[in-house]
Amino acid sequence: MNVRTFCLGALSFGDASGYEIKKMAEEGLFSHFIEASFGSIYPALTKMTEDGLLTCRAENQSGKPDKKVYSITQEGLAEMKSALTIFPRKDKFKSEFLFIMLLSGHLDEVHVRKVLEQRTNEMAEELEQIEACAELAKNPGTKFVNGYGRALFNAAVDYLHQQENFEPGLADVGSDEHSTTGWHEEQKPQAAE
Amino acid sequence: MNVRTFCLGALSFGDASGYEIKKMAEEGLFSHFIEASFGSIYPALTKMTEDGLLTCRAENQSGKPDKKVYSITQEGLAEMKSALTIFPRKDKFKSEFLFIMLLSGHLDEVHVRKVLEQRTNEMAEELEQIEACAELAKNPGTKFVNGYGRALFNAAVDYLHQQENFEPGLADVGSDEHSTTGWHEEQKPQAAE
DNA sequence: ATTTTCTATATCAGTTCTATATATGACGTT
DNA sequence: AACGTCATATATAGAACTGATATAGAAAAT
Repeated sequence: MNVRTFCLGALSFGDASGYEIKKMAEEGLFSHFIEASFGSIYPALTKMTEDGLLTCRAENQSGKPDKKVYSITQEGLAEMKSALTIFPRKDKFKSEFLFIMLLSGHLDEVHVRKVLEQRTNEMAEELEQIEACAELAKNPGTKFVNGYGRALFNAAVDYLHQQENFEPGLADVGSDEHSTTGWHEEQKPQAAE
Repeated sequence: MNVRTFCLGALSFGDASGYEIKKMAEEGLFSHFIEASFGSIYPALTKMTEDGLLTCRAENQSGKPDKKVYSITQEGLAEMKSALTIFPRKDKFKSEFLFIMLLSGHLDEVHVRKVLEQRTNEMAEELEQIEACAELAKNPGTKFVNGYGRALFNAAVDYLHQQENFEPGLADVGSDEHSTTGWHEEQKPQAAE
């Protein structure tokens, strides 16, 4: 799924400007599984307007730059439906936090503990934000994704609280330093061939 | 965090080729929160070898292309530590699946149900894969991330099972079609000004 | 009074992804 | 026996996207 489809989906909920679409990706009901930057949103909106998938009207605002409000057309709705009638690929989850925790044995213990504590607080806050959105989810689709978010963030916060006393370290007693990954053990280079 | 840091981290567990690093990002203990493609890994390894962060030896393999096995140097380890001694930014989670579910009211009901069913099965399989890795996690870091993965995937699979009978629809009875997003309600365009 | 934050659009360099090309061995299958 | 497909292994071009920056006035905070 690309930025075009995201913008079409966002506009299917109602007219919006590029700035507002960006905010939808940052806050609100589906901020937790969408990413998009101005650098991709603005060109996409311009291109799609040229292609007839959107219409654009400039709303004059005294002082501020004109707000360009986009509406989705019938062609846009059709394109959106066709782009979403697929079997979705695997979710993409990238976590700097988990990478730091993974390699915490190489890092300063005090820093790791601070990172863990901060992340626990951040996640708890985000969970609250999602829960605050729950009542705004009124149709089956929005309810589903809000419920999914609550379930996942709840699990994450629970786990982080359980790990409050985490202690980094390179390996368990009696373990070889280089046998802790579990990756493709069967393919590990044999010493002699 | 960029591909460079990912490669350094991967190589801190032991020597590997570009192909093997890619597999670490696809399978194994930390496949669930790392993404990286050949198109970024190979150039990164070449560049870092030039920069003295890695060393490279070519392993001749009859028939197959030579395997370039990389080792991390002291400089590489230092760069890794400095790159990881930060406060991590927000996790990035992108889900085509949730976007389809969000807009399921616009889509074919039969298709949506198939998507939901397939995803439930896929997630259950992935959970099993993570659980199978659990015993291979031997140091605090790997245990932490494996536990986190299990907690999250467990929650996701539970939620998906609860939603087996999901029925897509555009809005609840009595709801205005355009009032279901909950985004910036306070800024919604006033009809007249 | 001054700084910061928010609204709002826009662009660009750098980064990363997707898809493809190459080459070979192993394995199944028609 | 020929064929397709899968796994190993490296590499790259082009598309897509991000992150940072620029501009500029209003509002809020200090």
